[in-house]
Amino acid sequence: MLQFYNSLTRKKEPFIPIEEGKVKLYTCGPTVYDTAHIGNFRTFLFEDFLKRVLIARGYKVFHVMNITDVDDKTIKKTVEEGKSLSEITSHYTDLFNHDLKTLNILPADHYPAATNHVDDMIKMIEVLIEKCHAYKTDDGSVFFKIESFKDYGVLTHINMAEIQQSDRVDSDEYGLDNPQDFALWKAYKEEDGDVAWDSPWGKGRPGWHIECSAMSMAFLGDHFDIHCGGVDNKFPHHENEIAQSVCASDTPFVNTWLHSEFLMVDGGKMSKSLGNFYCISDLIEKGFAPGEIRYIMLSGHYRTKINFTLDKQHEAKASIQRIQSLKDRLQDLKENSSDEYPDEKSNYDTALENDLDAPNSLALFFDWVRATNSALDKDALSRDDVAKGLNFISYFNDVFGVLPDSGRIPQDVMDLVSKRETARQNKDWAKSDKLRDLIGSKGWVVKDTPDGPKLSSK
RNA sequence: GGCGUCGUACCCAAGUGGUCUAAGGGAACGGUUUGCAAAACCGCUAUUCGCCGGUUCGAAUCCGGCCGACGCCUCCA
Repeated sequence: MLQFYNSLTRKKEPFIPIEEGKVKLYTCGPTVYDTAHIGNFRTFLFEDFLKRVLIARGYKVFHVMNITDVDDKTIKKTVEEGKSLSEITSHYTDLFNHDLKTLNILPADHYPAATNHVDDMIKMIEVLIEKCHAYKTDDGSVFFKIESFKDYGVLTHINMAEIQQSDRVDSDEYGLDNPQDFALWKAYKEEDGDVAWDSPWGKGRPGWHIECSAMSMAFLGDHFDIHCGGVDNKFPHHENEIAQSVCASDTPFVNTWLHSEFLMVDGGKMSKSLGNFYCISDLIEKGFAPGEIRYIMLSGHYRTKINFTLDKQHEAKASIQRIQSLKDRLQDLKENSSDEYPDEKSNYDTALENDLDAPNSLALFFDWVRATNSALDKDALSRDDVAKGLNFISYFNDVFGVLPDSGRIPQDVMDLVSKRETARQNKDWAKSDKLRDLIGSKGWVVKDTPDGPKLSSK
C-alpha cells in the first residue's frame, strides 16, 4: 500500500488516486530568469523519483510542470540585458530542458508556459471577482481577499492576524483591504517595458500564484491527486493557490501535497559569494556523472535536508560501481531471461511505498547485492537466479536511474587490452603494468578475471 | 516574535517504546583471492544514539528543560 506524508494533513496516509490506476500530478517548475541550480534540481529529482515509483508500482501518471516565464525576476532580467522577455525566457527554458535531459529526468506530459495561459488566468480572476473573493484597486490591479476564504492557512498553519503585526511586512501596496491580500493581476508599470496584456481591468500582467491554479485546472481539472514543490513554496505560493482554486471552483483542489526539503551546500545555504553555488553544468564540468548527481540527491530522504559537498561524488561513484559490477558479473552468466524477481524485491518495494523511503530501499538493495555477490563467489547461483537478479537491477535502475549507459569501448583501448594480454601470457609484468596505466589514463579500468580481462569505465 | 525541521560511528545515513549490546553506503585497517592489482567476499570500526532530568517493567524512540544547526514568515525549489 503506497503511503505518502501529506503536508496538508501532516500525516502519513494511504494514497488513493481519484481515478483508479491513474495519477494526476502537478509539479511547480522553474522560473526561467536564470540557470536552475542544484537546489532546484533536488526538488525536480525528488519529483522524478516520485513519478518513477508511481510508474513502477503500475500507475499511469499524467504529469504537468509549469514554466514561469513572466514575473518580477524575468522582467528585471529583461531590463538588465536589454532583451525581449521571450529572448530571455526561451534561452533559460532551453538550458533547463538540457539539464533535465542530462539528469535523465522523465519528461512531463506538458510544460505549459504562463504566458500562453494568460486568458485562462483572466477568466479565473473574473470568476473570483464575481464571487467576491477578489477586488480591483484604483490602479487597475486585482487582489485576492484573504478574509473571504475561511480556510486560509490550512497548509502552513499561518496565523494571519499575527503576521499583520510583524515588522517584516512592508506595506508598499496601497489601497488594499488587508496588507496580506495577494495580487492576482498587477497593473502595468513603466518598468515592465513592453511586457503587458490587456485585461478587463486594463493593461497589466498576472500575479505569480494564479498561473499554477489556472494551468493545473486547464490540464488536470479542478481536483487532482498530487501537487509537489519545495518546502519554501508552501507559503505563500501553495497556500495562495489553494485559496484561489478552491474559491474559484468550489471543489477540493489537491488531495496530496508533497514538499521536498532544502538542499544545503557545505553545511549551509548555497551562495555565490561563498563559491558553493553550483549548476548542473558546473558539476558535469567537475567530472560528475549524471548518475552520481542523482545518487547524491536521491539517497537521502526527500523530507530531510541533504548536505551537498563535492567529495560526496566519491561515495556515489563507489556505490554505483558496486551495482554496475554486479550487473556485469550477472550479464556474463546470463543464459535465459525471466519475468520474475528475487524475493528481496518485495521488501524493497515496501520501503519505497512507505513515503518513498529511498535510504531504506537502498539499504535493502545493497543487502541483496552483497548476498548475490557472495553466492556468485561460491558459484551457487542458478540460471534463473541470474536472470531474476538482472531484472531486479533493471527494476532498481528504473526508479533510481543512476547506472551509466553502457558505453562503447574505443578501439584503441581494446587494442591496448589485447597487447597487455599478450604481455601477461609472456609473464612480462612490467610491460603489462605499463599498459594498464596507459589504459587507465584513457579512463578505463582493467580487471583480470578467470574469464579474461574485463573493462569498466572509471 | 510566530511556525517548523534536525542533532545517531571517521564521513553519509536508517531506525521513532522491547526483536537495538543500533540497518545500509563510503573511508581506514586485517584476512581470502590475484603475477601484482582491480572487483568480490570475510572480519573489524557506536554497550551507544547532543546534554540534563522525567514517564515506563523497559527509551535512540514518549514528555520537559538546556545547548547546537537549519529553514519559512509575500513572490527563493
